[in-house]
Amino acid sequence: MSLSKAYDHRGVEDHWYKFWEEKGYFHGRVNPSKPPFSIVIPPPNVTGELHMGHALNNTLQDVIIRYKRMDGFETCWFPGTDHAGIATQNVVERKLAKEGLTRHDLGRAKFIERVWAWKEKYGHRIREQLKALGCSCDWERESFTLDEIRSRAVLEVFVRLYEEGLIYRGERIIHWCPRCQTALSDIEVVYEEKEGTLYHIAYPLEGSFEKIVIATTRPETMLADTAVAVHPQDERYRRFIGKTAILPLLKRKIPILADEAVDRDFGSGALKVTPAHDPTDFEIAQRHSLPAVKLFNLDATTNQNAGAYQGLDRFECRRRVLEDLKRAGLLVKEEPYVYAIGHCQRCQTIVEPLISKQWFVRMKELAQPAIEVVRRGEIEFVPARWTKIYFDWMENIRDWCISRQLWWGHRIPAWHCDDCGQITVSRQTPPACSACSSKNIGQDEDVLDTWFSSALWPFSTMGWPEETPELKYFYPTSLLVTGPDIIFFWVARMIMMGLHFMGKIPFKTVLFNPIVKDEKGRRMSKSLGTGIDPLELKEQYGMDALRFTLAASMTQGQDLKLSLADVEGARKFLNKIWNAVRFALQHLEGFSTERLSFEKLPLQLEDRWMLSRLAHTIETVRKSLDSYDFDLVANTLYHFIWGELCDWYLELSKPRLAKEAPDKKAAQYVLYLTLKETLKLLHPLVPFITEELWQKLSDRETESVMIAPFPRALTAWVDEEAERSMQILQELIVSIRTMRAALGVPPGQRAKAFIRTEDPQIERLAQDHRHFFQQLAWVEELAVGPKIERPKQAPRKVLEYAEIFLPLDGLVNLRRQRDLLSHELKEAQEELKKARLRLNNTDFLRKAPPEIIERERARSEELAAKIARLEENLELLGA
RNA sequence: GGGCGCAUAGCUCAGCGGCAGAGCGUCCGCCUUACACGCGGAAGGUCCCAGGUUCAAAUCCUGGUGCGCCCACCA
Repeated sequence: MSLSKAYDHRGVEDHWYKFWEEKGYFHGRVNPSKPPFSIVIPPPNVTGELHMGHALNNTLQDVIIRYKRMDGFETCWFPGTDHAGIATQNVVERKLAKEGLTRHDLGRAKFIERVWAWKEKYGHRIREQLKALGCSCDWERESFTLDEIRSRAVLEVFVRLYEEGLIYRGERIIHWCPRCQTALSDIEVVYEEKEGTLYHIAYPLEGSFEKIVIATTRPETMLADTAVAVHPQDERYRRFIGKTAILPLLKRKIPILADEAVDRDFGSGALKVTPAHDPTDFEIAQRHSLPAVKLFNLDATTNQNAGAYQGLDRFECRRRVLEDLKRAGLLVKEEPYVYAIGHCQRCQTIVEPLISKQWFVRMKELAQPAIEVVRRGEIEFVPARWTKIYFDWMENIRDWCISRQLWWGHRIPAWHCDDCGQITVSRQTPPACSACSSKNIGQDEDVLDTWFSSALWPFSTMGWPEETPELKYFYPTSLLVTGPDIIFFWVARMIMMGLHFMGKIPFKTVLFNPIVKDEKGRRMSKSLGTGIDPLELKEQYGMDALRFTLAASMTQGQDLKLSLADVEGARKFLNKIWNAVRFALQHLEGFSTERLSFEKLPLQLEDRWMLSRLAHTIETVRKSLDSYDFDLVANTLYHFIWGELCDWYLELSKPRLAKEAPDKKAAQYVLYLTLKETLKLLHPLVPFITEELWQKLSDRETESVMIAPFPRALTAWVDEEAERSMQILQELIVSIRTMRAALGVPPGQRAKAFIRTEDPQIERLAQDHRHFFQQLAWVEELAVGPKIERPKQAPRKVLEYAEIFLPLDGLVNLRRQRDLLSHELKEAQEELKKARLRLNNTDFLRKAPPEIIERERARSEELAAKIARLEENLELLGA
């Protein structure tokens, strides 16, 4: 079968994906005869299309799972998508807004219908994109966080946690997004530093001309103050404690009290207490039984408690309050001040802390065992430094606000009684109130935080709470690949929930993939216009090229900067592979490995070298895959294929393959074996081209490379002696090429070469492989030996163990030759000096390991020999 | 305020105690019949700075500088 001159990925990739799918290779079965290896996908949000971050994340998962599948594991990659409550509701609302509608115009049921329609469209698109990426997901096991099975798991978990007292409903300060109109959890708030102002406001005292000055960045919230607090030990304010202040503008009377929470060194040292809109103040208020006055409506406009300032936007309210305070002479100081302000993660609106009745999960007890499993190493984080981030958060964990005032999500399974106010939490809709049996009950309007269902993903995907065979076999999963940005949102919560409900860790290893940036290091984002669509690259370069580039660029602990030049380079590499196989196939006509074993074949040095290099490559690739060093996997294969197989072995085997030589079979055998093993090694990284090429092999061992056994290095292939010999020959050949290039002798123009060496082994090596020089250095006549006369004028090169002369009299520039040799002489002398210094150092001789000392000795001997040769040659040149 | 990461060739990055590496880019020369998506060759580095540990430091320690990220209820 002959191949086209260049590889064209178009058509190839989708074809083989379909082939694999039809063969059922992706399906993981419960198969006790094999060890399991399972992954659950980080379910992409159904908000839209996949971006480069997804491409990286899923490529890495696919590389590992393909490797494990080939390596004898029963693999299963559970795919699926996330309903992404707030994010998806937002995109659909935005779409509605273009039609001039709000979700309220549609009503809850109709709106949910619209979101489902959206989900169908994008869920499907995401599946197609994952397929385009080559992901070998088990599509028979696709999940959605809001589908029936996953909803049942959510229900079960909620009810159990409630019954265990780990879920409660309470009035607390929460973060409120005035635009999304919902409560948020602490980690959904993104803080940004902002240059603002610290306002100092004087509060008059009742029955006195004195004033107490407080400092605040949010003057408008003074309208909801219910106290002023000072530190109990603050001498400046001791006499104010117990007095009453008159709240400016509203003229309300509020107490001045003492509380340890006040920082004496901040601002004026006196704190205005706004229990309804500040967490610290809320706690102070609880300690002192202060009332909480709410100032804001849910859209962050002021309510009736604002008096004359009612009905204003919060920032307009601030402006007016400041104006009036200034007019009243109570704004005593304004100083520039930088502070962090919270924004809604999903819409960037400034969040409002406010007091609200919400559902919470008590986290401390859940967190403790989850800290321990990571501490004990039962779960391993890669890179390990992320454990610190995890511990810091887990050790200071706060209760998780899980209720959201949204429509898209898991409805909270709690029913409120209109008559007695009792809450009934139940797996099914209760017929009546559990306390008073009233039929006037209604389900809680709120839905759960989308991460609540994500936290159950490792077991909900396997059918929990049913006791499925999948759970028994595939849980815990083997590996989780995700971004470090969701350690708290997702990873931590999965560990807690997995331990609590399964009694087992959800995964053994967590691999954190880097954030993908563009060439200039900017975050890839659609809104910045810096995003690159993976599918566009698939079209242009092929998905294999993208996958290879992503893997090669992925180093642990660094952001990944994706460069199109690198993708182009990967594409050329694929073309190189293509052509290597094309070359081989041209020379393997009718070749079969049957009845051939390499022990019986007349293997040449280059054959033994090639197999030895193959063995080392297999070792390195395996080791690197096991340690998730994807860059090493890619770069090792790149160098092996291009720099060793193609540049040396293929070139050397050409004459042997061209005619009926006695050692032709050996060359064919090694070539075939090496390529076949290499295709297998490459397959996890670049599945499509390797399958395309595998299918061209005449006696492939399996019907698909995807199910071929992953290579294992045979110890019989390892041949250190062959490697050493080849290394010397390579050095000699490169030296001749360098000399030729320096002299401007065009490659292809034949030339004579002399190699003078006193080392009989080297002499023998060069003698026996003179055809190497002919083939790779275009040498037509080679003389080797200890007695080779040094030509006076010829260009020369001095190595540690040999001298090389090119008798090309006409081309010699004597002066240049001298300069070259003197330069090398100087360098060698300096190095020898350093080596001798070390060897004369008694501390070095006493303390350094013997092999280092030995290496230093050998090196200094070689240098001495080289120096002697250089000097003799220089003398000859008349220096 | 606390923590983490990074600084190595023009660019992007490996290397993390024992002769400074790769890819891309640049320069020179080649259509050598697998591949010009290619072949051969070359140039290019105070390994951020200052101390220290060590027989030996790009690599370990301390401090500094510069970038980037995360966390934090001093309002």
